[in-house]
Amino acid sequence: MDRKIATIQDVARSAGVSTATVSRTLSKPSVVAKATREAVLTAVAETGYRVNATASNLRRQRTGSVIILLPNIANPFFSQILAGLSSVLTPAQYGMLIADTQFGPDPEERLQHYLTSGQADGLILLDGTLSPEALRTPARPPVVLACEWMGSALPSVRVENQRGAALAVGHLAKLGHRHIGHVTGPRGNVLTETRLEGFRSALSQLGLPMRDDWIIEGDFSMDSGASAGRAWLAMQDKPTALFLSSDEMATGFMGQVQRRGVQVPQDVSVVGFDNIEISQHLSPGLTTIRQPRTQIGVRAAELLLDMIAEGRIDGPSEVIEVEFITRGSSGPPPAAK
Amino acid sequence: MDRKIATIQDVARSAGVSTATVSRTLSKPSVVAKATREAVLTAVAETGYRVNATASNLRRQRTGSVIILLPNIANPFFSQILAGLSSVLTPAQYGMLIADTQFGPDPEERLQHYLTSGQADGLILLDGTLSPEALRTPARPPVVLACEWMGSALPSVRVENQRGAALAVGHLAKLGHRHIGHVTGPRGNVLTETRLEGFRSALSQLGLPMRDDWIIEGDFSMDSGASAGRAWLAMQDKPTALFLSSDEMATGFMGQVQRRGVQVPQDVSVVGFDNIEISQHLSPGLTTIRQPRTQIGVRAAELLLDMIAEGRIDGPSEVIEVEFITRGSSGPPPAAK
DNA sequence: GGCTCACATGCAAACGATTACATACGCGAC
DNA sequence: GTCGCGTATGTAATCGTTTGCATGTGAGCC
Repeated sequence: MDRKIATIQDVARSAGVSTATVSRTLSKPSVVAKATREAVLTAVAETGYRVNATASNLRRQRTGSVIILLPNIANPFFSQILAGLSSVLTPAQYGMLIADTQFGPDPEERLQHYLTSGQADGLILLDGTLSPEALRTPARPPVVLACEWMGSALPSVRVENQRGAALAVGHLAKLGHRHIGHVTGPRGNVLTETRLEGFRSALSQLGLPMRDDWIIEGDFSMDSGASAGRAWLAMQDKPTALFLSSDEMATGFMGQVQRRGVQVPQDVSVVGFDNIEISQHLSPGLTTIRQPRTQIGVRAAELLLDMIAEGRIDGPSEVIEVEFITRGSSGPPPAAK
Repeated sequence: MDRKIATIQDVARSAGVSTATVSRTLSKPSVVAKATREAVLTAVAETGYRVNATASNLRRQRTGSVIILLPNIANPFFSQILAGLSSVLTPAQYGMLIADTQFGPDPEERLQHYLTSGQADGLILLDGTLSPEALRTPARPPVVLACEWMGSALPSVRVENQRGAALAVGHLAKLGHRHIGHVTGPRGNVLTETRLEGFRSALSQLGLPMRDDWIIEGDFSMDSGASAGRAWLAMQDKPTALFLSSDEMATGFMGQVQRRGVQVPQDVSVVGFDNIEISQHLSPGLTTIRQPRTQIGVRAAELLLDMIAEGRIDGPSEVIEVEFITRGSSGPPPAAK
């Protein structure tokens, strides 16, 4: 009807009651008499009234949204976690405010900003490179870390990264490989270090050699996997199997060496980490460690909502299991060596 | 210092001025005397004051955020657009509220809700299956469509989908293919229909046969590409080349047929659409149509910000060019036919 | 009939900022 | 000395809800 949007005042006037009654009808219908309730609802329908979220939030001292701070929204790894988050937050009527640390200035500054700006009822942190120092802020909202984070006691959802790496090495060792290399993520990233550590300790436990020139630094991207492929091709003394710290790198690696005529797994075995969608569609399929990314998001969101509901800024942590998935990209080492 | 967060009142008291002066110091520093300004800034620093965005928004009748409505946040296609949006919105101090239509109930209802709830200063629509009917709401915020949308005059950012399909067909025809099939997206999706239409008209313009049993319905996913692969393998009379409406489907297709010993492009040529990251890392690399997804996001965000700034709910539309990229997955048809 | 009690509703004060308008001051011009 | 004007600041209304408290009404009980 109107050009302007109706306010609670308009509804109250139209229903012949006070704004308090309208508000109550909408939030706690049980306390208003049936006749009044119906009158109000009719008025709401007639005026096309919608509560103004900003005003409501101001009064209720909440915001109805949580901030997700992540390093790169275009990365499928994160977007799957986002999907998990969304599946919990949306039905709970929370908005997801996404902040990509790669745009805008100093990420630490951004984190600090969101913690103090009161723009959100909670924060989920997916960027493992930020320092936990910022979280010492007083009067901050609850935070859940959904990524490895060194020695932090904050509520978090973690994945068995170290065990995952050990599974990969164990699998290759069982197939008969004794020369196993590793392609890491970017140095400094906690995922990188944890998986590298898992790789190292598994090798030493199995009594296998750990050679520094078989450790190649990547950055989780397909491109860096392809670079690792070139590096491997150029090696004099090649490992017969590689464990790569992400499926994307494994994909890039396989593509690169296959284009140079190398056969997987006859000439080299490849194991990834993540089980991204493409892993099963490659030829051969990629042997990998599945980490349930959607699940990570779901649990992180649930943890955060619990904390918000209880008004606490601490809470439990949770570890999510990984699962080993065998596909065609791993096999026995080449006989001739 | 304090347990509670400081308000503008606290700052005013601490600086010995009124709240109006504090507010002015922060928003229009030029109108306050230098001495006062410094006193206020000191007080701000001491109290750790941050403006309460909710209160500010209520008063200023804005929200400082825009809503992005999309069908599936985990889809890399959308997350790349999101990255583009983020790169514009974040520096402009706008928050991105992401709403995934696959969660929660009726998507149309959701759209309607966001249009009227006043939770955002603008809306960007990435879901091509929603009906434009909902946009007839009075007093709604500006909207930009960042997807094809049938016959709508709303501000939008589109991609030359039809021309893209024509480029693919033209390329295959030039290589000598006369039997060309197509794997579509889900029926009803506008991208699907537009590309299919482009495919159809290109074939007829080149005088090539268009066979209904060579049109396979997919849903843009790798899985559906793999299904299409199985369907192709089972065909009596196979097309020698396929144009698939997404790179993901092309990836699934190639993986599937390769695992059954089919050689690409010797036995079948494959052309995709999108140029996702993996396309260049496959073996062989995937011939495809590049659509600059980041660019789509960037332009959509810019268009929306312009509209918000000018307080208009209409604005220009824009078409973004596609580019043909030749890689190894397409070649001449098999000689024996 | 007066008392209590429960229930339904209204009144009005928050929530924390922004901003139109009013006021105060100082200074130069007449 | 008064007037006028520009500059700097304060006062208070306002944005649209929510909610503690007060009020009103009628029923039930002694």
